Amino acid sequence: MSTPRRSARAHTAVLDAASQLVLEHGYGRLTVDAICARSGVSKATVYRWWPNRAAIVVEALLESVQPDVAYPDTGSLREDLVGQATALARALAAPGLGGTLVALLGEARDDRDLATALRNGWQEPRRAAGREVVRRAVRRGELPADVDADLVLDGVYGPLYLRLLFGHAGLGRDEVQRIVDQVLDGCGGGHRAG
Amino acid sequence: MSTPRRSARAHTAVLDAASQLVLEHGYGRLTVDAICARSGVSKATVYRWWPNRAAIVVEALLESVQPDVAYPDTGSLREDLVGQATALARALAAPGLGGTLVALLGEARDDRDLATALRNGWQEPRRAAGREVVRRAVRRGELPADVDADLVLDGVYGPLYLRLLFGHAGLGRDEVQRIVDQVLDGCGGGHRAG
Amino acid sequence: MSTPRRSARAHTAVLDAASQLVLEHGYGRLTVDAICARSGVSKATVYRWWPNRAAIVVEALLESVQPDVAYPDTGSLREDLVGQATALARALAAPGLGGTLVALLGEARDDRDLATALRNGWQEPRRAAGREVVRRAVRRGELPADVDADLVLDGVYGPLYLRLLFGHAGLGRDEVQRIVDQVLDGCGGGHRAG
Amino acid sequence: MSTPRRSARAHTAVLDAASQLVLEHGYGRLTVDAICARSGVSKATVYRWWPNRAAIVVEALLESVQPDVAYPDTGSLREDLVGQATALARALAAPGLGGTLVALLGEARDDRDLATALRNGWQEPRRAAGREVVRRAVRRGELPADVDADLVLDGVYGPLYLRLLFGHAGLGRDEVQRIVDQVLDGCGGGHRAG
DNA sequence: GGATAACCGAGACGGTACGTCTTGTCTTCAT
DNA sequence: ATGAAGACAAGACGTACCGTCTCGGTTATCC
Repeated sequence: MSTPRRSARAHTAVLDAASQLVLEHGYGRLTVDAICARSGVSKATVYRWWPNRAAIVVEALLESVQPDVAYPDTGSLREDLVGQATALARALAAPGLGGTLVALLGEARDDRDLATALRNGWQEPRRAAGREVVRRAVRRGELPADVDADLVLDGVYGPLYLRLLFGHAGLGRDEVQRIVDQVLDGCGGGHRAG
Repeated sequence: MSTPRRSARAHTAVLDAASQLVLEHGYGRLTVDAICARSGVSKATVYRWWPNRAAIVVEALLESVQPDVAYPDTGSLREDLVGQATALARALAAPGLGGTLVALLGEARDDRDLATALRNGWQEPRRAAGREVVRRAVRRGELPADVDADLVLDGVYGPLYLRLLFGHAGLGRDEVQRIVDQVLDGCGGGHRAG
Repeated sequence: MSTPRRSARAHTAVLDAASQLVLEHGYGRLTVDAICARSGVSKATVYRWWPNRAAIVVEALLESVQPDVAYPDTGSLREDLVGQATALARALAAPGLGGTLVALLGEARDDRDLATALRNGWQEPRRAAGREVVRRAVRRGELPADVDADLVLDGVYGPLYLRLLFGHAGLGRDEVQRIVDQVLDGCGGGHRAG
Repeated sequence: MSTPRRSARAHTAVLDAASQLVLEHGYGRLTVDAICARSGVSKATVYRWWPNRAAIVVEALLESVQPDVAYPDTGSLREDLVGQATALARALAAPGLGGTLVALLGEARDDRDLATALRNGWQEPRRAAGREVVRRAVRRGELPADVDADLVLDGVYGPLYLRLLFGHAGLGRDEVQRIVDQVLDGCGGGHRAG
């Protein structure tokens, strides 16, 4: 019962190559063969550790983006939300990430593992952090105790992803602010109370 | 200037076949060859009229779904929004549509024509109808005159699409109601005023 | 029920490329990919018309070698046999053919179609011609009427192939003559009787 | 000068596994990995002692078949030859051996070591024994003193291998007898003299 | 109402990526 | 310091789908 001793070199080379290639040509034009060529890792090895192209990309994506979407703790719910959501919007607007994420979400409809990876690896950590932010605000009295944190978060991030999907409106700090204001007003935490 | 004498038979046969095949196997497993086989239309003909698989599917999708997402006119903004959004949520939750739409949105990142088709053919008509509903509500005094209709609509549909994407929460009538309530409270049209 | 209209260009390009590559690198190093690259024909097309590498090579081989192994008609059985067998020996000793044939015969053990192709396409035509030569000799009185033509032919070609297989002896005109002499002496058609 | 302390266990396990697998699936489907799996010997060890698949198989083949093709000494050349050749024909007709041998001979065109191994390990011992048999016959006066032993042997074994290669005729005792008769008649040792 | 295009179906084609397989080398770990 | 386990690079395999193309055959206008 020996743990497979996967080669760290090959592993990171694949993820790096995938990240680069997605940036250069977009997810749609990403090819496992190209990843192999760029990384110097053989196809057999790639397929030993990942079931398909999407799995490689989620792993690369989660690894690279994880750190830089932490919530600030400004003492004001409004500021916290606007800060994080603006950072997220900026990240998603960058050439590689937004498009890749949407494409992955599209594929995830036919790929249960991918869907799980995205929910657990991308969505859930952010959401957990968001719930904590909301809880802090409740403790500070900015929101009523019976507020539904998930509804608040959906209210903020929903419009953000919607605009990412259809691209029908911008996502600068101003737009994000107005979204957050509308949500906070709607759930009893009007920003004037900040 | 000769009008292309596009064969109506071939045209609808292709769209029908595409719809069926998407329902049966999902968009991801849809193949132009399969569409040809099912419809009895040749590849040459298919490619004469559509540039690629996605274009066929958007057309089939827009044609089939267009009618059944009209807004009711109940005299109450809240009722109108809840009614339409619930219907939309139900449609998107059905096996074929939701997945297909997300997949198409994913591909649209690399396909400007597809993106345009989705925005103009799917998003914009619904949004125009939605703006009209909001305008009616303003006329009735349910909302302040300076309300930003698009922000309201993003507030309602954003969470809906977000849950479609990640599947982290349900989309029954109750959930939709709570979403709509939060938005209306947030933009000065509290539902108590309904 | 339309006959598949295979492209003559692609067909001959594949056979030519296969012949060249076998000559250059030997059958053992022959690759379908290389045939495709050399011929400019796609893999799909190659596999549409041939089940595997061996089938391509037999066809190329049969087509190219067929003509130049006809029997002479010298009026003497001994001369006819020596002439043809020497020509065959020379052909088999050439870089490509002998090795390829042996390799194909090896693979034919696991490939019934290949075995049939070799028997019907290579062995049988030669053998039929050989039987005719023997029959002529019987008519001329060089051999008794009850001679077993196949046994005679095996007696001539058996040693020839054996030396091809193990390479333990040469196959010049002299060696072939001595083989033929021994066979004819053995079957009642001693060459002194010629 | 350190004697490689070749593990007897590993060595015989590999040869046994190779023999079994050839019998079960044929040489064409034999895999080094399968030999390792079956024998419990690691690939590193296998490749330490044999350069490739063919080398393993020749060794296994030579070891297993060597004993049972000895020449009888009946006092009659004809009987000796018919006896040995019939035994050989039976051995070659068995599922594993004939096919394997032909396949190896095919590969030997590209593998000088393999060719040498087959000639020295398979062909030459048999031929040496055969020459001795012929020499005995000369001593007994069954054949003229100037007979070419190799030509006689090629006359007997040539047709045998030819039929093995193309499978165009049977190889029972009767057929072998007629082959031997023809050869002996042809080289001055008519079987009536037996 | 016969000519003449554009259309149609069928399906072969070059191309490209897929995911699998086997080879022979190299590394790691346990003995 | 040997050998089993097995990861690795290389690269061929045979399959699938794409989008283009060439075929004949069939409409369906326009003279």
